[in-house]
Amino acid sequence: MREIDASNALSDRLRPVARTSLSEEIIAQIMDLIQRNVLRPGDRLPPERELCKRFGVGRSSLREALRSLSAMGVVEGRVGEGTFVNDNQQFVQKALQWGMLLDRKMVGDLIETRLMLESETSFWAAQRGEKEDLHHVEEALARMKGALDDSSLFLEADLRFHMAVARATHNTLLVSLLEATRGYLQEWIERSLAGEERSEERARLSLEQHVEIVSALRRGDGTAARAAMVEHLLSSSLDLRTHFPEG
Amino acid sequence: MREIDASNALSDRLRPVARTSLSEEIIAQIMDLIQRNVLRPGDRLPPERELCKRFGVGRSSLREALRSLSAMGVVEGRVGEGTFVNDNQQFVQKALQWGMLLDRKMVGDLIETRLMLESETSFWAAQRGEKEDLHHVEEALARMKGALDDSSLFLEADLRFHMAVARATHNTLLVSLLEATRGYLQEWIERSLAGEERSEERARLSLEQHVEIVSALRRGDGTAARAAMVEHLLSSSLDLRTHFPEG
DNA sequence: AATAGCTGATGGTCAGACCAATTGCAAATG
DNA sequence: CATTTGCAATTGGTCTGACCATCAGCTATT
Repeated sequence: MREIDASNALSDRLRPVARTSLSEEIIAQIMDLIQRNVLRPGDRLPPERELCKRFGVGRSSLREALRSLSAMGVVEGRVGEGTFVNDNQQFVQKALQWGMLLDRKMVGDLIETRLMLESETSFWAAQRGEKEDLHHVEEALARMKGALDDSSLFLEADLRFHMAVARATHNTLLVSLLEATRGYLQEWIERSLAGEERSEERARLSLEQHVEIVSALRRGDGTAARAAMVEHLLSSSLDLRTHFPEG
Repeated sequence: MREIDASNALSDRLRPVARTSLSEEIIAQIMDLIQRNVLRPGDRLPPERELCKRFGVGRSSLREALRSLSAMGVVEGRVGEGTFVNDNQQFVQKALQWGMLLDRKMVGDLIETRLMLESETSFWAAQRGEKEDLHHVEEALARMKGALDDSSLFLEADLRFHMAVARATHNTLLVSLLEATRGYLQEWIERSLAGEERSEERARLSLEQHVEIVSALRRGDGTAARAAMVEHLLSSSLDLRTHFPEG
């Protein structure tokens, strides 16, 4: 009888059979329903006890599936009401959130990565941004202009601006990455720049740079948009760097 | 009796109390143990029945927690053996995987994002790469050199090269993003370039470009490394683009 | 008409049972 | 003695039925 040896060429083709557990299967099915838009955000799933019958599984298996989906933010259970499909599928954010629980260093990595991305972001926003996207960017710019004397409000508008630019790329992942970082940073930035001298002066400079970006975006000039964004990022990160605890 | 009005300033301070469920609590605790390195990758958790006693919860709650961790790739259960902490915390990969199940468009976004990142990646690899990191990169280069006549082997070495560069940045997130995309793309790339004319010629060109990158990395010249990488990416993506189904 | 209280539905949790895969040891085998 | 076979314990996977807490909607009270 021929033995199957580990070094046999055949063994490379013997993939471990997919012993998918019941809950994994249920997860996949529900995911599929959401992806095919049969289940829409906000929809209520049938009660657990009924889903059990429909899937033909016990309640434990079903609940383990729903729990996993809930932990990933796909779905949300409310006692006495039911289980609902979450409105915003903040997958990447959730994952990065968990990841940062697991590995503190990831915060720094995320910030760094965002800086890498944001310049390219504005390039693609210029190439791809629709009229409506650009409108949102300009709206944010207007907010900034009207908040030159209120540091907190100005920073909020600033955040809106960058998020609007990201959305203009029509790249979901970029938006997610940006949202994930900015959320963490925003509060810290605000604290750092609050009660600063020359905060209005800084705001004016920042506004000028943003005007430049918008101008490039409006012309659809990706290269110029990128350049303007890089200049802005460099100057603002210099500002912030003076507040870093170390390094 | 004073009513609490929604527009009252007080209401802003009334945060909804965190009604964290048992399994969420368990998840947090286990995550914490992993982060504090009390639980190391490869370690085996105590049996479920014992964890129940230790946490003072029923088995369902415990299992819902373990299932969630398993779905996120933090932990892996093997029947008859136990539950183990996963070696590679492939958080981001898992998340993106799920995300792509949910939203097909994400695949494209991921590819695009990777292209944005990889040039910057080589910049930071040059700045930060340790001797050992560089060694791995050169190892991959040697493999490529030895596989000029085997398209499949060459592409595998190529993948190794880029992953090694990513790792040299010491930025976990970058590595994760790269791994997540390349895994999906690799098979397709291989199929596309297999049975091509001039495949060895293309390999030679690719090799030259990689040599250029390594040379810049060795000099610690980030700017040159980025330039070399951009050139490589542009030329190779041109090659691939001719094989795209559309656009 | 407004309120208080009841009732049923629903997610959250528990306990106990059985199954299937795996391991390790002991017995059987050569 | 070395090898194989087979049994028993362990462990994750699943099912069932039960109870609790919470919420929505209806009903009865005021």
